[in-house]
Amino acid sequence: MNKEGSVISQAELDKKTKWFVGKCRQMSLKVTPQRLAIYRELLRSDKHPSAEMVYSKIKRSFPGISLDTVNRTLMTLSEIGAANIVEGSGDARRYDAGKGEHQHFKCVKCKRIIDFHYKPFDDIRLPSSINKKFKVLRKTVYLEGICDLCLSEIH
Amino acid sequence: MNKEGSVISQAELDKKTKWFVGKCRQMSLKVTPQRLAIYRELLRSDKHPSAEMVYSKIKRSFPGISLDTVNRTLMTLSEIGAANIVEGSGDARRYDAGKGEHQHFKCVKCKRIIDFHYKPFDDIRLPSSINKKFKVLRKTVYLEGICDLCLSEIH
DNA sequence: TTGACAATTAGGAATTACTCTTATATAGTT
DNA sequence: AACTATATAAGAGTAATTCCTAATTGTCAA
Repeated sequence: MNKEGSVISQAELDKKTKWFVGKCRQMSLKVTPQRLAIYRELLRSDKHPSAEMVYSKIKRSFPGISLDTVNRTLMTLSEIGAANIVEGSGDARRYDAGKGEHQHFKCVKCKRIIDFHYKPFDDIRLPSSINKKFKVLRKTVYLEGICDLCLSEIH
Repeated sequence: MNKEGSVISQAELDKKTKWFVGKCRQMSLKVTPQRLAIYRELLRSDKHPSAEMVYSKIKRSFPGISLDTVNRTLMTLSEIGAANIVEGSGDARRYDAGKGEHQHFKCVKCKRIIDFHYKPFDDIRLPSSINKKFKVLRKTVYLEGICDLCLSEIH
C-alpha cells in the first residue's frame, strides 16, 4: 500500500472498470468520464473517503468538476451496488434512551428506525485480533431495508 | 403504544428519572429543567427522534428553549450513557467501493475507518421474524472504539 | 456518421444540520 | 442569601448536502 492509500493492482482496476461499464449499461446510466473517474478513485482508495476527499483528488484530472457531481455520483454508485456508504446517512443524528440491549432496523424508504431484539446479537464474539489491537467501545448489528408498511404500499 | 409513540409506564419513567438525576450528580452535571425534560422526552418516545423532533415536542412545555440546547444536551446524554446515537455521526458520509465482504471499525478519536474481515460476521443469521416482516437489504456489524494509533498516543 | 434526445454536468443558490460565541441566568454549594 | 461554575438563549457561523437551471454530452437509431 502506497502513501495514497492505494491497495489495488492495475489488472484488478481494469477488471473492475470493465464490470462497472457493464453495470452502467445494464442500468441505462451513461458512462461519463466523471463517473468513471469517481468510481476508479474509490477503487484506488482504502481510506473510505468522503465526497470532499474524492473531489479534491479528482480535481487534479478534472479541474472543472463540481462537488455536487461527486456527491450525486457517489450516491448513484451506492444505488447500483458499485459502492457502499460506510458511515453517515446524510440525515440528522438520531437518538434513543438506552433502554436495554437491542438492535436497529432502518427503513431506507420512510427512514423509520425500528427496534428489534435478537438475543444472539447481544453476545456476538469479536475476533481476538481486534480486541488485542483496538479498544472496542461499542459493537452493533444494524439492518437496512424496506419496512412492512412501505412494502405494503407497493402495489 | 399511543400515537405519540410512548412506550413507557409512569412508574418506569419515574424510576429512570431518578436514575438520571443520580447520574447527573455523579458526573457533576446540573439537573436543569431543560435537561430533565429532554431526557424524559427521549424516554417517552420510541421513534428514535432527531434533535429537531425532540425540540418541537419540548417547545410545548419550554417555549423559549433553543435547538442548540437540545443538540448539546442530547450529546451530553450520550456521553454519560443516558442515550445512544442510533443513526448518523454528524460527520460527512463516507464510501468505499464494494470490494468483497468485510466489516468496519471506526476510531472515535481520529475518525479513521478500518476494514477488518471476520468470516463469522459474513453469515450471521437473522431471526425469521425479521425476514418475514421486512425486506432486509443490508446487514452490518459495526464496531466503534479507539484505534491502535490513538491508543499509543495516550501517555 | 450523424442527429436527436434523454441523461448528465457545472455553477451557484438554497437548505439542512450542527457548532460556536457571548452575554445572561441558574443549580448546587457554602 | 451569596457565590461560582455550569448551563442557557440567541443568533451568527460553518459544513455537508441538495436543488435549480442552462449548457453539454453519451447513446441509440437511422
